[in-house]
Amino acid sequence: MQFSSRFTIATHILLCIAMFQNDRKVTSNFLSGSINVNPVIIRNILGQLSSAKLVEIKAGIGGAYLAKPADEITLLDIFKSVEKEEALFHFHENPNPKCPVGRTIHTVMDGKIDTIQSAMENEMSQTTLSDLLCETKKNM
Amino acid sequence: MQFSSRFTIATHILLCIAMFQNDRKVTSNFLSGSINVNPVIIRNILGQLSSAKLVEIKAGIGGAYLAKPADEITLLDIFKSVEKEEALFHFHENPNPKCPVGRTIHTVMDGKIDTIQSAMENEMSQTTLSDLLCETKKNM
DNA sequence: TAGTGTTGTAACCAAAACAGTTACATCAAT
DNA sequence: ATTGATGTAACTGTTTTGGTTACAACACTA
Repeated sequence: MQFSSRFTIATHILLCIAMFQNDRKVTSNFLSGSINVNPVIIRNILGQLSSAKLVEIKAGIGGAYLAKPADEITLLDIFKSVEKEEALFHFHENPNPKCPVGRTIHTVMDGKIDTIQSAMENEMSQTTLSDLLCETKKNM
Repeated sequence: MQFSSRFTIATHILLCIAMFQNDRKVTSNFLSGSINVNPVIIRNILGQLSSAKLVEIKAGIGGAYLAKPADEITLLDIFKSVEKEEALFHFHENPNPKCPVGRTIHTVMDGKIDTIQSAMENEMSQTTLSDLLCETKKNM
């Protein structure tokens, strides 16, 4: 199991917008060239980022822009925009209530699973787009 | 995206073995009854747990047993037994090296991704099968 | 107002992952 | 030999992902 590449693509999209929005119009075709995936995929992900209010897209004329400052966009924001699953773990549905383990497994595991997911999300919220932009400029 | 239910099933299996191995023979059919999934699925996951040296399975005569004490088996051990993916995130393959963002995105993101994955794995390693067994007995 | 470049979206397709099932060879004890 | 298990192959259906073509809708510009 792996997370879809939508997450890294979305991050790449936002980085490009942050980097280039003041110098040129950032279209799905331009992004497609940098990321090297089909422009329709870019437009779909841009749509999800737009629904999540991370970017604004100019209809007709074209071009995508950050909808909030780069230091207010975290990796967690990006992740949640493109991964709609609420629960990280898929629990088997029908444990047997007649078995002492089957009856209690949800009670015992649910809290642990929440904690694990929170640990991951907390770490994601520590990094902002602004941090990534800074790193990118250092590596250019 | 969600992790496969193999993780929760594997945990359920180990809990059942820990709970019942001294009182009765724990076969894939018995486990199938508590977990409510097909015995072949159980046998496949048991095979993965056996490869990871978490359980021992008696061929022919049947029955599964913990291969190490319950307090030496963590959720991370279980997770790694059944999820063979090394990398949690699927990176898009061919960013454009002519674009300053495309050229550096891996350098910039790889470290962050590692940190996120480590945060999750670290939290998983905090809980042992022994903890879960204790919780289960409290809830019985 | 016609033309241009862009977005939004529908309609497909192929590949992979999952979950489920049947079937059967193999094994170890009685 | 019989019995009860495991290990595994083969097949099915569903979902997700990634990719593609096609085209309507939109907003600017000449």
